[in-house]
Amino acid sequence: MSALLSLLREQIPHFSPQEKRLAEYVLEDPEQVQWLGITELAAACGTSPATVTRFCKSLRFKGFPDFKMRLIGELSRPSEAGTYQDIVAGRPLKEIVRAIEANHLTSITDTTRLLDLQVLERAITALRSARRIDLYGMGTSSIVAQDFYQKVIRLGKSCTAFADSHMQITSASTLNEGDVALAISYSGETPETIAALQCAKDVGALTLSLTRYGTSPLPALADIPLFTSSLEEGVRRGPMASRIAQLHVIDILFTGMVSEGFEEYVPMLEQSYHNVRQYLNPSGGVQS
Amino acid sequence: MSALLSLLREQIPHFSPQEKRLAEYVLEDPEQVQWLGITELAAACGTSPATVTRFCKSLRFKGFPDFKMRLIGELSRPSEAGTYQDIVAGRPLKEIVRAIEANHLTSITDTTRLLDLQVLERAITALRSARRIDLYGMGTSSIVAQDFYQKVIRLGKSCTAFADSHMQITSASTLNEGDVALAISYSGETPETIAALQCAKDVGALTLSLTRYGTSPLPALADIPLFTSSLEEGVRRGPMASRIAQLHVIDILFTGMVSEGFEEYVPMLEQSYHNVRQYLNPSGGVQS
DNA sequence: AAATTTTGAAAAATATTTTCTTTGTATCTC
DNA sequence: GAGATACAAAGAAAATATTTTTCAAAATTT
Repeated sequence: MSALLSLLREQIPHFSPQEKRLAEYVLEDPEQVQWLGITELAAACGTSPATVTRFCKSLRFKGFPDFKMRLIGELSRPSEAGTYQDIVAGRPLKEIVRAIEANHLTSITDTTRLLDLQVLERAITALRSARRIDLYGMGTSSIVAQDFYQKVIRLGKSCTAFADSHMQITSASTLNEGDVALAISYSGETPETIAALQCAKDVGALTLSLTRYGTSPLPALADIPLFTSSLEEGVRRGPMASRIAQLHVIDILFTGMVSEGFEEYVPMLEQSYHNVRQYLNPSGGVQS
Repeated sequence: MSALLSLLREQIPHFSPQEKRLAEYVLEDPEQVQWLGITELAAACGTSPATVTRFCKSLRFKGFPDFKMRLIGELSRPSEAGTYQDIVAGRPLKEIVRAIEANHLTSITDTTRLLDLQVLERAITALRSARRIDLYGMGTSSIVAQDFYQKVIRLGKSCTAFADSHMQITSASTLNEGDVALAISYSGETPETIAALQCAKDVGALTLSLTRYGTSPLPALADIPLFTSSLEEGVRRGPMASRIAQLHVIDILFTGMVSEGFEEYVPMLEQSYHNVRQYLNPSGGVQS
């Protein structure tokens, strides 16, 4: 099942009656939709065009044509690749390897396709010009925050990435205008992370979020919402593909920052790299 | 090259001057077209909307929207993993995104190809039957260790993943036979990580390593050496693809462990997932 | 009962296609 | 070879189709 259709199915419980009918109609026969205009689709679902546009917008598409475009994009893909594989009991190792590879590859390509370059550009500029960057995230998202932290620090930029949710809020409350807070959460619903970002917003910091695609509290709170693809993965069994997708976005943000400020940043990166080994191991060569 | 783009290129000789400009523009940057309306595309090619519709019709499409739809359909095939791309100064964001995507995809496919299923199987069995698991790694590899730690803990298995190299050795020295130590380092040459694994080996623990493919001190020390693909990446500027590859292997190890011990482990995973939200947020629903 | 959300009808805005006209080129006639 | 005719190419603008927004009514919740 494609990422978009999974999203649709997942979100059904959150939809209003008419939106639910739309989602069900699309899930029933997605191929069909590409031949329909907004008016025809509305008629087929016994609703109005207005509802269809709103439906598309609520899914964060630019409008009905954008929705249709993405849907076609996903449908016209060969079925095997790009389909999330669940991992179940006692399968041969070879199959597990293949399934995980497929999931990670799908996660990366889907996430890339979802990226909005304009929004990304804004995020990069914001991060680059931030006086200080705060990172929030719990569990696996905390790992991703740590990763970004390690990168940003090497640029000589103030940054925090506390694992402790109390410390995250404590840190958030010391932000000012000109500072940036980035909250990471796959679901976009982690209460601790929302609290920290809300606090950052209240004290006047610019807020960014990195969540799965769709509507959830975190992106609603963010000035600049960023998204990863929303896979139907067994989150309970460990969010693996989603974490890869988050790191993918992090890498793009970081590389974007470095690329924009190349002259300034690259010497710092090289320097930090050399200093680690030089100070730790004055005699030996350079390692990592 | 997709069928539509090939068609376009083939037909160029038969096109009128303005049509040729259109075809060349589309061939130049097909991705771009999806964001343009007929008027914008016409303007971009210095021609009129009327010419664009005629152009589409002459290619036997129903009109411009139909043309765009087919084009998008063909373009959204999964991106291909290719060769490693270096990321340099001031390149447009779009190219950065494409380069990072390519690197991550390559990293995953190459690493998968390098995996030796027999060795992997041994590693999984060792980890599963380990009384305790110690993880070592510095810098980015420490992040990967943390990630594995978070996963293993949920299986109810003893595990440590200290970031501090002194603590890693301290922990290593308390291992016994029947315990497993996994050392992670992209280069395989990080002195602190080598030291910790050496200590673990000396006290009788089974030693595993996860490094880039090739010969280096760490895999030489390991009873079971695991490898990621070895990319020519600017490690100084941040090991991004290599960390993705490491996580990829970690995911395979973890999933392998869970799959082998499905009956035992899955209830624990489910339980830990539910408990997090149940105890933190007794009233509300389940989130992550 | 008041406030909020959901919804559709209709108006407005936007996008695409068609019509009509101009322009330039090739072909024909004397 | 000059001029007339035919025809293809291309754009301006009108016509059409499509999508989005606005606004008011209905349903739902507080």
